[in-house]
Formats: sequence, C-alpha cells, structure tokens
Amino acid sequence: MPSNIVPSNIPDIVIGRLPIYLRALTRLEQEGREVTSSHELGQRLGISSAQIRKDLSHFGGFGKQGTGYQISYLIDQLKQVLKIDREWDVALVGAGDLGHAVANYRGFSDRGFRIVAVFDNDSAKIGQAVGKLTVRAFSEMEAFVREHNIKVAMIAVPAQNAQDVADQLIKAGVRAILNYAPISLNVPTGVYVQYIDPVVHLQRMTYYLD
Amino acid sequence: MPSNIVPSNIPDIVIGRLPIYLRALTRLEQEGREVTSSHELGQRLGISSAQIRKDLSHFGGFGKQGTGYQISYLIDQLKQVLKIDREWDVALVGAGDLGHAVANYRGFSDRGFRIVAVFDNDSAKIGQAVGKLTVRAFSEMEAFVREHNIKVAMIAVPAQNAQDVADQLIKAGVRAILNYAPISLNVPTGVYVQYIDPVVHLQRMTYYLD
DNA sequence: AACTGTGAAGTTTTTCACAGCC
DNA sequence: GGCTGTGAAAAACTTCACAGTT
Repeated sequence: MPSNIVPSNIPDIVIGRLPIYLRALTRLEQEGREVTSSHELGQRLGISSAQIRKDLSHFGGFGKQGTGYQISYLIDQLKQVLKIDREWDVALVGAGDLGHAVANYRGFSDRGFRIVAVFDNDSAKIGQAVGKLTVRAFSEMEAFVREHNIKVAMIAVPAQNAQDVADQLIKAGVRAILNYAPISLNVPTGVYVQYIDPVVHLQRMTYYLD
Repeated sequence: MPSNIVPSNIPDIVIGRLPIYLRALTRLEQEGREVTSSHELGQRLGISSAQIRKDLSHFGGFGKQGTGYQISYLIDQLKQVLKIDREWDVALVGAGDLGHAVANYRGFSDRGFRIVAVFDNDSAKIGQAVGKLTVRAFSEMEAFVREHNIKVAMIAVPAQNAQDVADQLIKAGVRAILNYAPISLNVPTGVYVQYIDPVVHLQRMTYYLD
C-alpha cells in the first residue's frame, strides 16, 4: 500500500504558500478556533478561496465538504508536507549585528528550526557569547557541519564573503541556505537558496508610490 | 512629446525582479565592468536571458543590439523606474533586538532609503539611542509621520501589535510597509506590504530536503 | 445550507526563435 | 558574430463553476 508516495510535481509556487497558510492557521488556533474554511483563510491572507483549496488538494483531501478544515489536523498535515514535523538544526554564519539579531530571534524554535552553532572568522568575536551559543571559528565550520549532519544554514556575512561561505557550507553537506547578504549565490542543483534583502522589498514597493 | 508616460500595466512580477537586476548590475559596476548582456546577467542570477530582455523591454530599449547594456546607464534607468533616483525617508517601529539590527544595517542608505525615526511604546526604551537615532514614543508617531510626509515604514514589533501599528501608520499617510512581524496584515488598496519572515523562507526549503 | 475538491476555462508568465541592428 | 527587442507559441498558474458530501 504505497500511501507515502511523495507527489512529485507540486509547483514551487504552491510550496511557497504553504508556510503562509500554516502561519495563519497557527494564529487561528491560538485564537481558540477549531475549524476554518478556505474562504475565511483566504480573506485573512488576501488569497482566493479557490486557490487555497486547489493548493491543499495537491496533497490530499484535508477538508470536509460542508464543514471546512479542522485546524489542528490541517496544521499537522502541512507540517508533515513541509517536513517540519521534526526540528532542523541550523548553522548560522556571521556574528555581526545581523548575526546577533538572527541568533536572538525567538521565532525559530517553535516553528521547526534550532540554531545550533554560530561561526565567524573575526578572531575578536570567536569565543564570545551570542545568545546561548558561543561563536566558533570559521575554520571549524566544515567539520562541525559535517559531523552534526547539518542541512540548513543561514548566511549573515558581508556580501563579498557570502559566496565563499556558501561554497564551504555546501561542501560540508548543507542543502538549504537562507542568505541575508545582498547578493545572488551560485549553487549546484539540489541546493536551495532563499534570500532576505530588505532593500529589495522596499524597492519593489516604491515603484507604486507617486 | 509625451516621453514621460508611465507604462500603466507592468506585471508586478516584473517589478519584483527589477531590484534583483539592479543589485547584480551594481555589483558588476563595482567589479569595474562597463557593459553586460542579458545572457551574462541571466547566468549570474539563474534567470533566462529572454526573460531579462523582455522585462527590460517593458520600459523601453535600454540595450544596443550586438553590444548589450551599458551598466551605468541601465542602473540609472532602473533607479528611475523604481523611483529610487531619490532618497525615501523611512520610519522604523520597534526598538527591540530586531529593530536595533534593522536600524544599524548599513545597506539602506546607498540604495535609496534612510531611516529617519525609530518608535517604540516601551517607556524604558524611549530616549535610548539606536544607532544615530533616539527612540521616540509611539504616541508621537502619527504626528511625526504626517509632518515629515513619510510614505515608507518598517514594522519590527511583536506579531500581536503589528496590525495596530500598521493601522496607525496608514492613518498617518504611510503607503508602503515592510513587515518583519510574522503575521499577514490587512491593508486598504493603495497601500503596499512586503513581508520578511525568515521561518517562512526556511520552511519553503525543507520541503525539498530528504 | 455550507463547503470541499476538481475538471475546464481563462489569464498570466515564460520561452522560443528570429528579424534587425551594431 | 553577437546581441537586443518582440511577436508568436508554449507552459504555468489562477479562477470559475458545479457535482458531490456532510
């Protein structure tokens, strides 16, 4: 009974919306709600109800006709789809202002991620505390990442160092990189990169202003 | 000679790529390059050359056949299109860890944005220094934003306060919001929101991991 | 009565491929 | 020979609208 077949061709754009749905569902649950509908969810998110239904239908029937979706069940299912029904260990590279802010951000742990190490190449920073962690030498990174089988990393170093850091992370086995440096990374297939560049977001909006 | 007509129906997805092009072009310029091609740019960004050409063609012919694009000229043109051929004053709301990191981020000023005020409602924080700025009381926000005609703001407060903050910013005249809080905002038409939620980006990648 | 799941229709976005220019 | 700009074709994505279920 092949019930655990992974549907192989889900559009990436659909995957990208699932975390948004999950976030909204978690919020609904916190508000004490037990059931919701594609319509309600869509209203909150500014997305059409049809789109939400179609997105979810890629993974099976999570809802009940006439009733809607049971929130806790849908949350569990989405977590499973996104593979955050487990906790991912994450390496953080860069212990500057940005690295500190990322390391101290409380929002990771309850959503599937745990920063387990911080690396920097500045000898003045090595050994310093960052949150509950101690900054490790950049030279130890590859061995550490490999040894702990870390697959997810965040890059918070200056743009000029980001590609080097990415190359080393990938060499050590990292497969998913969240890049805070304002530069596009070249990575081999099978490695995934997401970008956080606040200026890009701002520039995207000013186009629409007078 | 109506040369300054604004092409009215450019897809948003195209607008969203322009800041990426701009970032790559700026980097090429820093490397001392003077000319590039849609092919080269595409390689660097992992985007097809045809797409880059088509995107740019929405705004006029920026390139030369046989030659490519003159980098400094294209940068100027893109800045104009994105309306960052000027400097936008930005209000920052929230002076916690995240607010501090945002305020201290060096990358805004040379890319069109300047943080001119930081607001928080925690009386322990009001009056404190954040970078070169002093934290102002949240109660002064509306008047300040209105008086200085601020159109762009960043929200770095806890999720539970984000909608309230957004409402007040909008009331004061803000039209573009970069929201760091992990929650979807409801805003009227004519107001633009972009989101930065690192966890959403991470969750989007783990789907593809084993 | 309310709501899902889904083929089919409609729309948007991307890619193709080539004429035209340097 | 190399490259842009662009119609036309292809692919991807969203919405429609409704049968079917609770």
